Amino acid sequence: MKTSEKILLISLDLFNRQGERNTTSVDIAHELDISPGNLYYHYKGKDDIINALVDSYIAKINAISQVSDDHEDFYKYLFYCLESMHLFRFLFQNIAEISSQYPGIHNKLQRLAKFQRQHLRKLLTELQKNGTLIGSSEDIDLLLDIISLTLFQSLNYYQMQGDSLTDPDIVYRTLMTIYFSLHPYYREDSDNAKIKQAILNKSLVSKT
Amino acid sequence: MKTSEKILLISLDLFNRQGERNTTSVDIAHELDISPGNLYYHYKGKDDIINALVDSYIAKINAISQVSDDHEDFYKYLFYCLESMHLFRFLFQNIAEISSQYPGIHNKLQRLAKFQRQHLRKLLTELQKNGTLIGSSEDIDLLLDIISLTLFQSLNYYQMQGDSLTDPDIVYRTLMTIYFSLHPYYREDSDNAKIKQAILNKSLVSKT
DNA sequence: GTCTATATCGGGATAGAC
DNA sequence: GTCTATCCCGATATAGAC
Repeated sequence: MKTSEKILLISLDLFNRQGERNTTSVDIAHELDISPGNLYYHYKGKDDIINALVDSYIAKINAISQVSDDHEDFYKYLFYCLESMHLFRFLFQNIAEISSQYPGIHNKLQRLAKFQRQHLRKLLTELQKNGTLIGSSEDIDLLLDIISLTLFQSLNYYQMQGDSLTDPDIVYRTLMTIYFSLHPYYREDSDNAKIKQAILNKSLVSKT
Repeated sequence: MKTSEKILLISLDLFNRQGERNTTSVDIAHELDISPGNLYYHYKGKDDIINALVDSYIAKINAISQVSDDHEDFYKYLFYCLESMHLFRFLFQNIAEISSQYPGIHNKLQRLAKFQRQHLRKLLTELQKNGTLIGSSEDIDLLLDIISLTLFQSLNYYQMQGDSLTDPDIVYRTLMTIYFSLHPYYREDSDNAKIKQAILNKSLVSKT
């Protein structure tokens, strides 16, 4: 593997483990057993590394937004988003200060979040139209708010409570919360029980 | 007003406006038109200031947890909590990194959050017992999760979206979200419409 | 209590040899 | 591509005069 790729992987790991703020360029170089000078040969600095990571995250999210729109896909979309957000969780833990420190990132991530929200609205509206969900379009809007909030902030919330974030299965906990929010709006004869079971079994998507 | 108090007020304002990370001791001194040396006479350093602010926040939350438990008090409690959290919002914007930088704060805030959660559970259970809310105790647990998540993370979420946090009325937006989460669980003849109207009118508590 | 001046320290960044 | 050595700068913190 090329050094420049290794730098990204190790940086991501360190940022997630100890926070971006507490991770210096020297830390990264040391963890990789290379010299700081070498690191600066590959990336102009920490901001360069972070920008590369952000671009990689954005590419991931964009890639998984190519789904059709049946019911299961709604949760699959959430699952894949959460999986990626978990992988890049350092970005969301202190997005405010990262944004102010590294200009340009804020807008990128904000645009992406807006896009994700719109995608979710599309999926929700589809579920409403085909009768899986019952509710006015105002209800859908408010549901969308709660779902977005849960999607983007649940990892922070778990961390605030002191829960470990190392296990990627934590995303199922978020999915369960979202399922519960939607629960009152499912039509009686919908297939929501199947979804609930898949979440509980952590078998929403086949593990690779 | 004593200098030591002025330091706390200005620090809080700067932390909220530009982030704790981007605010140096010199910034604080400069904003107050005092010398950095003077600032260090009153506080050993930034960590000392932040600890004082945290203690002040904790005292505020503890003070407002002395309420009885009728329905309105549930939202009033949320309102006062949100108001305080808005006042000290810098603490929640990057709680992870602040915690790792200033040891001791993490545990304090975590304990407090746990206490707030328990208080909410008590209020919710009361509403369930007196029939205002319908739902199993499992439902109450899951509702509590969503409400806590919304309570502690909504400000972050708004900021991520790029919404301004300067207007304290933003807490009503959070209250509306929480109301909507509870909405399906209200008994038909409960007084929830009154609450909804109070939130919409931003008249839940009389302004002082 | 408050100031000025200064010491210290750590992270970011570069130059130049290999 | 990688290393060593070094510079630079900004933030923290202290000393001592007023």
